Amino acid sequence: MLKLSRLTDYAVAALVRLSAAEGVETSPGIAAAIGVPEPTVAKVLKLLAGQGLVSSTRGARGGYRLGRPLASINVAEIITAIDGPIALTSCVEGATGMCESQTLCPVAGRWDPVNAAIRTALENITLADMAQSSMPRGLRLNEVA
Amino acid sequence: MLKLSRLTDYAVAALVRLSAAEGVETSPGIAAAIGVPEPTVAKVLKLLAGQGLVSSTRGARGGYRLGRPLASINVAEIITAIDGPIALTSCVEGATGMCESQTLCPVAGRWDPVNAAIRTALENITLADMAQSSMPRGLRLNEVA
DNA sequence: CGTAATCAGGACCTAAACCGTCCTGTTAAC
DNA sequence: GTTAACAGGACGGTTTAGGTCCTGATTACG
Repeated sequence: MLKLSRLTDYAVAALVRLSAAEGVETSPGIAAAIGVPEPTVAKVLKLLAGQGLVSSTRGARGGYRLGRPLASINVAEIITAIDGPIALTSCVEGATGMCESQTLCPVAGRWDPVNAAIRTALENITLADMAQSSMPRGLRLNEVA
Repeated sequence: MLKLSRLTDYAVAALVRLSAAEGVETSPGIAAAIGVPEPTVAKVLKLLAGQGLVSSTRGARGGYRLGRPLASINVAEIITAIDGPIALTSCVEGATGMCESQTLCPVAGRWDPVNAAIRTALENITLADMAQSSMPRGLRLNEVA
């Protein structure tokens, strides 16, 4: 259904929350703030830390801190951090031998332009755009398209 | 993983095939042409027919015919026909009572601009664009973005 | 008029992916 | 030394999509 994973949703919530906190916040603290079970939030934060979107401090009184300002984080980065590279995974996945009927299949690498288009669209939306709940939809669209 | 369903892939293959056939072609015929099991192809074609992307003729010597030229069919239409409306289905799905912590959850309708951006990106790619296997990638991208 | 071919529409089952949890190890403050 | 927190991986339950099949309706052809 072209859906993104729920974890990505949590990631956005966590990042926005971290931005509001303006400092170090622990995983349990964030979990309580956004209303999501702690282990799940921890998992998301680990993934985000792996991509440098948040920086972590270990030990007591440690926690997570926003790696960059919201305006410089785009949606594509978050999705990539959580779900892996953005690709519509039809035949393109490098599945060896999966498509032995390549002579028949006329859809060889044809989704590539679609993938690219989606990627650029997502790269042009920053977390700062999503953070404003007022959401001036029509206006923002023209920036993207 | 932001992936689209495999059925959508089949749909594109079937439509391109129908365009090449330039006339009526049966469901088994298309299945053989694109190398996909017949029942699955039949399912896809029914979905496409429901949205008017292909027109069907029943009875013996019947079959499917392309509803419109490839250039006037965009990717968003196909995805919508197969997978339903394009929406990243986080909280937005109208799930009543699913998000009882709305006061906490700061991700209310925030994915809407993202959905819209993806939708417009997909609407700007036609099947004719996908049909050319040469795929001048960088050029086409600028048309979209 | 009957038979065969084809689409229409739904029900069903299997399989895979995701979500969420837990466990163990490492680091740093008190 | 103890406690609080992140790091990283492994595991099971649930959901969703993919694929198949069956029955009915429609039309060409003999």
